[in-house]
Amino acid sequence: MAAKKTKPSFWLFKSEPDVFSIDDLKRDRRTSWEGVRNYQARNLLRDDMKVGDGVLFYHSNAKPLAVVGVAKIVRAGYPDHFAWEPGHKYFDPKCDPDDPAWYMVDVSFVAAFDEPVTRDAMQSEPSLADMMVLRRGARLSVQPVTPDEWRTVVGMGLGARAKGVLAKF
DNA sequence: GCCAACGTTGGC
DNA sequence: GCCAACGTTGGC
Repeated sequence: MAAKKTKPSFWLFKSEPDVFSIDDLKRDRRTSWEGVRNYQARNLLRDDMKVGDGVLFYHSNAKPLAVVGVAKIVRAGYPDHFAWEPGHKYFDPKCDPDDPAWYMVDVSFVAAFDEPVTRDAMQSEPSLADMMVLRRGARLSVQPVTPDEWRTVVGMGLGARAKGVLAKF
């Protein structure tokens, strides 16, 4: 008998589409998620995200504000080496390679929504009332999503295609 | 462009 | 260790 699969967790990653959009992820298929410089988010990246977890890809500072697709964690947390590359935009002079302060994960593309699930639509959906991204002042750039929220948003974004995508997790 | 909500910094 | 000042995020 195969080892029992541990249950996946689910996350929401914010990205400004001018910087890196779901289309960029679709093109690249896989990317590293470096540059997160917040300790709470760091702890999630370092301690809580595992291979196989699901990611809602959210466009922030955009029109429309929306979850635009789904990605998957394909490498768990590892040190964000850009923090100790002088000249890199994510260089952090206080960072010691022997005691890494910042972490990153790798994600791969799973699906783009045909119709983005807009912030407005999520705000109108009662079952998403507690979703962190909808809360005022929720600035965390990577944040946890409950399994129910995950299923709801993926269902809203993919319709008939949702079942097949949900089955990947 | 505005500004509320945070997180960080640094003087004391 | 407090807290004011400052910088950033990100919705509106």
